[in-house]
Amino acid sequence: MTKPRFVSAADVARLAGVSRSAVSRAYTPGAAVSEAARKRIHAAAEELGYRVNRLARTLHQDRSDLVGLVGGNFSNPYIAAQLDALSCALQGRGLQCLLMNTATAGADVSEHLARLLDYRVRNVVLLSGAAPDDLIRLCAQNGARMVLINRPPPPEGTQADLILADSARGGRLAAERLIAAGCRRVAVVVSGSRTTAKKARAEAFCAVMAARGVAVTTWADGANAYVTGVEAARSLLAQPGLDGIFGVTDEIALGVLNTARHELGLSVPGDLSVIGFDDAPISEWSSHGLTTIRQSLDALTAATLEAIDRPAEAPPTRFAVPVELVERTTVA
Amino acid sequence: MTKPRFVSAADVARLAGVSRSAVSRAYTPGAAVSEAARKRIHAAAEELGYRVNRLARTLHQDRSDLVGLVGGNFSNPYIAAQLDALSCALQGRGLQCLLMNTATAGADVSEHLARLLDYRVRNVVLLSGAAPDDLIRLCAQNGARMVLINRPPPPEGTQADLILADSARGGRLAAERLIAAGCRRVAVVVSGSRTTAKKARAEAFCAVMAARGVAVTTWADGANAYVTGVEAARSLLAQPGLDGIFGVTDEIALGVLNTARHELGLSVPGDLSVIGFDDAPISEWSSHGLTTIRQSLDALTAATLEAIDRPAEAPPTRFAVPVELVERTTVA
DNA sequence: GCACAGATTGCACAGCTGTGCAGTGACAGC
DNA sequence: GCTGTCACTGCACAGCTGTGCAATCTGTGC
Repeated sequence: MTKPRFVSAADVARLAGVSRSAVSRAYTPGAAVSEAARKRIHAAAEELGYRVNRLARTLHQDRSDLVGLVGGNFSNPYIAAQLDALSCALQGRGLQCLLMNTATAGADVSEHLARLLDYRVRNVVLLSGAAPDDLIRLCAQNGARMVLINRPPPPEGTQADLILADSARGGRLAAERLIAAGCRRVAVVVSGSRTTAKKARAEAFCAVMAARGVAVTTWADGANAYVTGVEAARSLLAQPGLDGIFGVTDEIALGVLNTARHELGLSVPGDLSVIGFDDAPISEWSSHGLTTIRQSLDALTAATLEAIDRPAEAPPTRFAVPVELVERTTVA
Repeated sequence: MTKPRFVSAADVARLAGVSRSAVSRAYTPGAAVSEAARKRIHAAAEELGYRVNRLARTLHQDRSDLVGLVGGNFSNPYIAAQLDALSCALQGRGLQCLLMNTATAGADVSEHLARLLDYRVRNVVLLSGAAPDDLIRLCAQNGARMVLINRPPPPEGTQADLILADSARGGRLAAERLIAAGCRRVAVVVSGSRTTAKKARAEAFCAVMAARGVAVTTWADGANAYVTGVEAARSLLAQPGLDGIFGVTDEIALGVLNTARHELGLSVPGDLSVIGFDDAPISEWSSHGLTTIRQSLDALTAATLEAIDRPAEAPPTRFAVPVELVERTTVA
């Protein structure tokens, strides 16, 4: 048996008895081919299992159909939902998703990110994780448009669309809700690797609390993950007094909530109110019922799509995604 | 401003004052280039932001670095964890992940899957969802190796590696555990879109129950998702009598568990025992503490990697992934 | 100074597609 | 029967890289 090879247009042309150009044209809408030839070519292609090589096509055109999706922890429930929604939407436009996990151990993240450009992606979408400056420069030099979701704005003058949920408003909403619940001693839990978006949530929260004369403890340590919430709860709730906790991420807030309820035996919202940020699908589950600040996934996805649809030479834009309070059962 | 273009090797060659071949060689390990030339080339590349075009490279070689990852619902916690682990592992080997979401609405799934071949992926890994026969044929014709994870074996003679968790053993373990807990009337919840793997889990479970003279109700309806578990619990537990439920997926089992506990006010494991299958990260959370059958993610990932590493002409193989019972707090 | 080995270098082609351009044939109009 | 039009068709090249092969250069031994 000969070693298997990808079927090329030349193979199809040979079988159909036409020139290779004809095959190419048969797959180009609006190109000049006779109906008879097109039929014969499609039949031959079907028989051989031919598919147009998009790599070669990309080589010839100057934009590819590839979009780079960059993220850190895909098992974070909100990121996973985002990935799910975004990949569906992109495919709906005929675009393909090249995944890049920045959590790959031991490797130079910057190098891995740059790898995306090796595939001539037309866009790079940053879902989570930091954007090294040299990556941004690389994208600009190669004409790949960047989309930053809830990331800090890049240095002056660089080409990147920003999609920003209203972190400040979200932080304020969370603070006001806790105050309305009667909380007098609260804490905010940020991860150690705090992105500007998360910092902004926490800062807005603290500002409101300060204005109302409520003392705030800030817990900023550990990865941006469930265990951080767990550890924060253990430490913060070691001695009594705290009556409200804001987790800057649903995942963190769920760690706090579960530890308070099931490990420390506290009643939520009786003894303690907990509020999160994101509105991940599992926050709604009856095992949690987490009150949280929703950043609409639909709006986020729509904005990303819009950013991607812009022509390469269009000036960078900033998209604002609204947030809203979702009342459930973890705040008094 | 001129429209941005990708930097090519010719641009670098011009700047460095060498031939284009030299640039190519400077990026090929072991190729003959003088140290001085290599340095000059790398400097020029750095200045321009050049990166080797892997699309063109793929064109020339006959294997690409692209692996197609196909899945249906990435927000399923186990699938998300799998995606996370697998993308890390693949990148660690210098491979890239092309994502394909089969849940894309309104489109022909088969067509979308075939799209993967347009990018000349060297492997197609099927994480979830069905594998249409024509996709398998297409892969074979184009020499792309397929890896099916917990999928039914393809028709005789087709080239595809199988990675199978021991579904039957898992189903038996679940049944025996429920029997040991003293359950006398049990149910198994399968989704409507039942894959063979999930069917096998359910069947093995039923077989053991039948042998022990325990009546089993089978609930097979709805998507493979959390809400299926919710609906199943509402329907199955409408009248009392049931004392054990096996969800063929953790996600389903969690739907059952939460509905029983928080909506129907049942005590688990007091009134009802619940057991799942997968061991997703969130099953361990103290809000759930789900007793389940673990299919080791590490083993799954390792087997996938091994399958991918095999040369294209190697005969297809079957990898068995062991399962084990993980005791937590939802079975008496 | 010369021959020779070894290290570099550049040319030219392969790999696969899209497309401008010229060429072929059919067919209508006279 | 001749000519102009029009729909196809195929050639040849561009787009970017890897690599065999021949050519060039460097240095060494005599």
